[in-house]
Order: sequence, then structure tokens, then C-alpha cells
Amino acid sequence: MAQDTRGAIRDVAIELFGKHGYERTSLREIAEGLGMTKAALYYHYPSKQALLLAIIEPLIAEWKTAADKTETLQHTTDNVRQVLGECLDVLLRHRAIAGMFTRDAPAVFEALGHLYEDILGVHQRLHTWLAGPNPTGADRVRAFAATEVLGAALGGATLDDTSDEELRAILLDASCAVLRLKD
Amino acid sequence: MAQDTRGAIRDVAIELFGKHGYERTSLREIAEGLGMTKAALYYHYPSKQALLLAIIEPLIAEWKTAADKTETLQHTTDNVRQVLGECLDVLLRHRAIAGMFTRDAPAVFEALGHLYEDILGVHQRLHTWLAGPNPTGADRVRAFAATEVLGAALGGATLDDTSDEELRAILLDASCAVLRLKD
DNA sequence: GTCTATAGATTGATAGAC
DNA sequence: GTCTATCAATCTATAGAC
Repeated sequence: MAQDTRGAIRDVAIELFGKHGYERTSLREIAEGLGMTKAALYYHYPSKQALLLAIIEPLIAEWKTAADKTETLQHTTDNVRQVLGECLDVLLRHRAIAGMFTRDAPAVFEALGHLYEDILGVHQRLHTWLAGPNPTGADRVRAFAATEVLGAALGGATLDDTSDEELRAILLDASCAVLRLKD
Repeated sequence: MAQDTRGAIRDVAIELFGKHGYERTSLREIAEGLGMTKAALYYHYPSKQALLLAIIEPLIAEWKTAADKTETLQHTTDNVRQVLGECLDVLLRHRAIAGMFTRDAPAVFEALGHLYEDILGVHQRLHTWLAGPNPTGADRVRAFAATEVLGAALGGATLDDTSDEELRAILLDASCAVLRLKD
């Protein structure tokens, strides 16, 4: 309990960033949520941006792992389902953080720094693979739309009476439908 | 030229908000982009939030108009396609602004003020209608995912070599596929 | 309608004691 | 590791001259 101050800060920050957004949340508020002083936070994180980055990093890493499986997989119906499923699992596992990614995009992109191009590349390779071999322009649009469908998993209160397993199954089917995969 | 200062401010604000986000864009920067002083902006808009609201309002109004057609339409394949198509047209017409909606959500929601519940209701009615009569939980998730697909129209650089008409056709089909509509 | 000047508040961050 | 105190910067917004 004593030694996970870093983790506690992270948790409170995730909650507040998620509720009011990154820019609208001050370090003072985070500190108050922990019963500490602003200055104490700086012992654990060198800056507000570094705190944001520490929050985001696990999601980035897992997303990259899931997406980069495409490097060794052929573009078959089963493999596409598998890759999409793993990406979806990552989003569901880090739901709160993934939400920040879309709802606080400007701050997140700046915090990423040089990692930004990495992520862009991961996304690009994923989309290219999903579009299949010799893709048309339409195929590439559908590949992009298919990943947007996965993002529906972050859709907040609308989906509260659906279990994660059901959500996963429905969105995976929907994503495949966008790609026009036969079952 | 002289009398559309209000519009000119709006345009520069849209550009800068879109590029760096609402919170990271100061009124000073907007003023500099226009060759004016910060103080002059306040003659045309009473606050930064009011400026944001003025930017967003047309999109809100058109989205509401498009979505509320469901009130008088039966849930048939043709009608669903028509409604989704009109919603998509609104997004394409206000692409830059709609992007702010997702990428600066916290600021936008606060700026909406009492309008927030209105918009929420519009969305809810649209989703309920899209889910069809006597919907299952899965139908409601698919309805939500179908509108997320429309949001792919805002997907930036990835889709730059696709014309708006083609984009519209592809995403409309994709959205219908998510809803499992037969053609 | 636009300017200069400034108020008033808040923020991220640091210094240094304990 | 946490605190008090404080700095420097920046921002939104206002007052009042022109």
C-alpha cells in the first residue's frame, strides 16, 4: 500500500482525465483526490505530460503487439477475425484509457512525442493488411471503417446493459461485415 | 469584406481548433491569425465558449434535422438508408467541425450547456429507431456501431485519395451491413 | 470596431525544509 | 516522500481611449 503511490496517482488521474478531460484537469485536483499536495506528485512523475504518457503506454504497447501479428499472418477470413478480435480485446481491457485517446486527441498526440510516428505506422500497417492483397480504394476505406467499428466498444452509457462478451461478439461480426468477409 | 469579421473569426478559429485543439488554442493566437488584437474578438463574441458554440451550432441544427426525420418514417430498408445517408451528408458537409466534436469532446460538451441533453435525446431517438421495432440488445449495439461507421468519414489523411461521393457510397453500404439490412 | 493596458485567476513547475 | 512557499508564464476577460 505504501509503495504504490505511483499507481494510485495513475488511477486517480485516469478517473479525472476521463471525466473532465486532460486539459481541464489540474494537478491540484489530482493531488486533492489523493489527499496529497501538488508538489508531491512531482516526486513520482516529472511532468503532467509524463503522467499522461505513463497512463497511455500500456495500451499503446498491447495495441502494437496485437496489430503487428499481421506481419506473420496471411489474409484469410479466420486470421482477419483473429486479429480484429485481439485488437478489440485490447480496447475492452483498457476501455477508460482508450476513451481518452479519442476524446483528448490533441493532448495525447503531443504527449506521445516521437512515439507518434510509431503508432501511425502501426495503424497504417494494420489498415493495409486488413484491406487485403491488391486492394482497391474502396477496400482501404472499408478497412478503416472496420477499425472504427471496434471503437464502438468505448461507447459509454449506451451499451451499459450489454456484457463484454456479447459486445465483443457483436462488434467482431459487425467489423467483419464491413469488410465483407464471408463467415 | 468589411462586415464579415464575425465569419472570419469563425473560420480562423475552426482552423486552429482543428489543428491544435480547443484548449491549446488561445484567443491571442486566433487574433494574430487575423491581424487583430485579442480584445477586438470580444466585440464579436462575448467569450471563448460562445465562439465555440457558434462554430458548433450549425452542425447540431442540421444533425437534429436529419435525425429527427425518423419521427415520421417507418423502419424500412429504404428509409434506413435514407436517414443514414442524410446524417452522413451532414458530417461530410461539416467535416472540420464534426472532427472537433470527437477530438475535443470535453470542451464541446461543456460549451453546449443546456443543449447537451437535447443532443443526447436526438442521438438516443436515432439509435432507437435504427435498432428497429422490438429490438434485442444486440440490435441496439449494432445501431450504435452503424453510426460509428458514419464517423469514419472524418478519418483524416487516410482517406484523402477518395472522393466524397465514393466515400459516401462505401460508408453507407458499410453502415447498412452492420445493421444487417438486405439490399 | 479596434486599440492599449491591465486586472484577476490559475496553472505547471521548482526550491528547500523536514 | 511529502510539505510550504513561491515563481514565472499564460490565459480569459474587462476598462476605457480613440
